[in-house]
Amino acid sequence: MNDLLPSESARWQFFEAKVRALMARYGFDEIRTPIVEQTALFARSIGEVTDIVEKEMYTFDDRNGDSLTLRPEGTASCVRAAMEHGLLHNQTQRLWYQGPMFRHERPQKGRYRQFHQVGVETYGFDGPDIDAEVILLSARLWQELGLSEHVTLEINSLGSSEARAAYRDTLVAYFEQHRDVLDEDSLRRLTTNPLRILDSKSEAMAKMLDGAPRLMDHLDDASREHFEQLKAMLDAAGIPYVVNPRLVRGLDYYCRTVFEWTTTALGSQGTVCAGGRYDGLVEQLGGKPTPAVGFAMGIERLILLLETLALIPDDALGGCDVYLVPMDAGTTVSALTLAERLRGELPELRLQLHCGGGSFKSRMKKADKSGARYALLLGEDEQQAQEITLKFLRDEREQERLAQAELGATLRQLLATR
RNA sequence: GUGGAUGUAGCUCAGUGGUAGAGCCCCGGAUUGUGGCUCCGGUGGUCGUGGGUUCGAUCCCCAUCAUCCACCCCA
Repeated sequence: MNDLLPSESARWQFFEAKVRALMARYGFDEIRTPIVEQTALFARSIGEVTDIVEKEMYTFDDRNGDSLTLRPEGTASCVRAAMEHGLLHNQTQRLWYQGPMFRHERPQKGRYRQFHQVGVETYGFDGPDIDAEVILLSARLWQELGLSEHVTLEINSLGSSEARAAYRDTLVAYFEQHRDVLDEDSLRRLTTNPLRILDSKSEAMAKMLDGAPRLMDHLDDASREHFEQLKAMLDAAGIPYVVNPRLVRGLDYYCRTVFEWTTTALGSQGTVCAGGRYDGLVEQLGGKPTPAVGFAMGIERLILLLETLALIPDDALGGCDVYLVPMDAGTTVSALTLAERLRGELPELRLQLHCGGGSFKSRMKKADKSGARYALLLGEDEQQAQEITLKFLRDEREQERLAQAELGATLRQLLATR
């Protein structure tokens, strides 16, 4: 688990602000659910035999003996909340969420036990238009962040839940026949995620895999048509993609459209955003059949990517505009009241008042370190004359003495021209 | 869950079986009221934690925790 220190949190705020604005532009409303839920919710939705449920959940008994779990992902909670509060009753929803998720895995770069996701979930839309809509939303986010050139969209269709289940059975039967060829990983996946065996890089298994039944041949007609329409929409929108028949999501509830945005800039943690349809999940959790599509992106990975590519502008990284220095103890009080007056007058001004004493030299050092563009110096002379010294810390420009009464107007002008 | 590496000052890292070092940062001074550059001085360490071996362990051994990298999995 990681602490997020001030230098980092500025980057997060930059990212979060982009996301928040984008969601509003696409008509998505935020939902906030608890980070802890009944364990059964995740077991039933994600799948009993997935890695997440089998060995990665933070699960504990509460005082009543109920089994609770820190959420490993956001979709299940979102469905639960939407059902519980009637949001799915004869209506559609476009929701987004943001927050911490928990999985007990071995941490490494881009993978943490507490990590954060931004997710989008939609309910009640059956057609490929909403699939395209959420993919376009994510594509626009990359564009806004300057990431478009660094991520690739992969898409696939798993078919309807029924078709997918039937294909899975066919595939398992095929693999059972070739059990002697399967390596250790694949034998394990036979029960956990047989579709993923197709993705194996093992050369020994390559020939056997070539002969395996293909998912595309087992798609139901409706899913095939849905997928074709989605591709046409992405084409029309000018979004490049790669159809990856081996793209299989690890969570059981996915069906039909699945997609993934990946990057090669983050080592082995290349997936930066992933999602798809989960039309059967609401019903599975006790609601009425409701089509659904969503995705989640990993904030840590995206910020890591932004940092790696130096895509976070300096002026997004906090700091202040003005550093106000009382030159000695005798001017502290009037500096304090002056600071308050300016903050009241100029709400957009980021002004830091020097606190904590120290020599004048160290006060100036701190003014410099603060990143402020301007320093205001208040000494005995200035105080007596009701004036202030304005020093330009970043420009080749002589410092000026001006009346305190004019200060608000002067600073307003400086902020506007910056 | 598997394999490997690393834990020494706030940070980046040297180092030795015998009382612990550098650079950066921070503080003070050179410069009575002017930051950045330079020079001088100073503060700062349960040597990850717990055991063991030893007269003596930061160093050797064992365990444990954390982090990093890869596998696996995934965001």
